[in-house]
Amino acid sequence: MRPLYHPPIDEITVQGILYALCDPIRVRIFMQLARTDCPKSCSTFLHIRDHTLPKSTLSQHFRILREAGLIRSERKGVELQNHTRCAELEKKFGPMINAIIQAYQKEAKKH
Amino acid sequence: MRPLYHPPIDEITVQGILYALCDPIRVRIFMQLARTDCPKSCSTFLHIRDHTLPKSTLSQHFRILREAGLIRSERKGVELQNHTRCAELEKKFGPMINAIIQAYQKEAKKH
DNA sequence: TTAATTGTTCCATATTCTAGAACTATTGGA
DNA sequence: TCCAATAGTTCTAGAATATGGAACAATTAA
Repeated sequence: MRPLYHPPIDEITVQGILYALCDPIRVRIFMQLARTDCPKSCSTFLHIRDHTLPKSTLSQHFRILREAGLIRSERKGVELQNHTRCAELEKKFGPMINAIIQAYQKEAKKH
Repeated sequence: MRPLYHPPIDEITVQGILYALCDPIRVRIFMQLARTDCPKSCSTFLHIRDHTLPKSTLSQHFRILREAGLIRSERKGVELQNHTRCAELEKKFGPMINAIIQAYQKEAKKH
């Protein structure tokens, strides 16, 4: 199994970030990671809004978030600990990530 | 030919916006429209970076921008006048759109 | 060892995108 | 009024991408 790829900060693109964040499952994962700041395993997100998603699908979503540079995944025993790269990202992209999170949060409140 | 659909402001979603803005052609179109504020026809964008794109493709990209709520297209004679909906969008989504534009601009400067 | 757990990879099917060809709408001129 | 020119849209087949089940890999605990 090849090691997980994490792009260095200067290879992270706006396009990659927006692409990663235009899928509802990935948004949910990222927002949750961003909210608490405490790392979570992938399997935390197997059950989303009372229906289960296949772990192969979940794995792909994590890969996309990872390779977009939004999260970092570190192996801890049998699981992965995932956390955001928000600090780095803010340095590079200014208020963009935060503005996106805010906009999504506002939207979520309306339901 | 069915009339062009423009979503009302409260049907515009963050997800739709991010999706529309994660394609390099659409970004180029939108940024250009945002920069000058003066409406442009679709065919203005047929030639992008010394290669021509098919007009059917261009038409699809405009449709996606339009249905995401990012631009408005009004028929003026034989062509369409396209302009952004930035003012409306800023009211609803705060600084997000601007932050995205800024980030893309900064990125563009590096080349 | 073996079994259990977590996540990745493989691959077939489903969905979405691209772009050529045909079509529609509008305008200007003969 | 009719024809040609121009600007975009729609249709559709092939290309690219996403989804999810099944097999696999890595780690740990018994």
